[in-house]
Amino acid sequence: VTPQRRVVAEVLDGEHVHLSAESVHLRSQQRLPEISLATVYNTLNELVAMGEVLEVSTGTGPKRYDPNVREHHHHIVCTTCGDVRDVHPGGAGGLQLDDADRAGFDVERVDIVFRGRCGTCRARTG
Amino acid sequence: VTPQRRVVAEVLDGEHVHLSAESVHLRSQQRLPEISLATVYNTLNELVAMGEVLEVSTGTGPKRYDPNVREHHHHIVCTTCGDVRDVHPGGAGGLQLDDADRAGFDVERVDIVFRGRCGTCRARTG
DNA sequence: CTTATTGCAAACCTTTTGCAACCTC
DNA sequence: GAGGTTGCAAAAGGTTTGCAATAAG
Repeated sequence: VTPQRRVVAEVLDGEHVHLSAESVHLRSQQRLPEISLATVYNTLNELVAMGEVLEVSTGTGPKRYDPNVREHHHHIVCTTCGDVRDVHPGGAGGLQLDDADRAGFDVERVDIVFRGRCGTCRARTG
Repeated sequence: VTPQRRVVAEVLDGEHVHLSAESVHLRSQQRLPEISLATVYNTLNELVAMGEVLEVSTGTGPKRYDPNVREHHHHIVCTTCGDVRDVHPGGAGGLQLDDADRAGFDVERVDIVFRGRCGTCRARTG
């Protein structure tokens, strides 16, 4: 645990709107001016590998990093600015949002993505 | 409608596993050797803008292009090789896959992403 | 002294862009 | 020829990597 890692973890923690690596870098520099973007990326990747942080890809632009791994939730992404917020699964299998969660968004589509390893990749590496 | 555009559309059509721009380029070159990657990207973007093709981002690696815009469906992505296949919403709001759709995948997680414009962006540009 | 981590710069991959040559009408 | 389309090469993000210098145990 180095000052750099502590700062990155602190910056991320308690964020409601999820930050990009660059935003994390900017905020980290306010507390530790010499921290480099490479270190921010390295640390974010370690946090993701450790399961402490979730990577959220917006489809356009940089990935966002979500510190909320405790509560199961989903995301709403702005197709214009790329902002990402948490939403909580509601009725109808979580495909409906209540007004509070919609947070002023005009929802245009819902994508469900199942992730896992295909048979070929499982066979290859166990 | 140019030969290049026809070839890109043909290559994409009827694909069950969704192709990346590079794969589309490779296959297009088999029919039209001089076609450039830039033209493939331009054409894919036009098809997406026209609503003829869906962009699917895998979270890692290049985007995939899905020619099936008629039937509402979702996707299963291999976290190792990035392959994308279609799946059809089943029971429980589409969050459960039947065996045929699982296609040998070992499903590790399900992400739901709502997309739309946030209030701020809507206010800005109407 | 050994090992891990940092910062920098360069590389990387994917996608977009500028522009001159080229069709098509 | 006027306009849109192509191919090339260069640029533009976003992210990773090689490596020497540094900090930590």
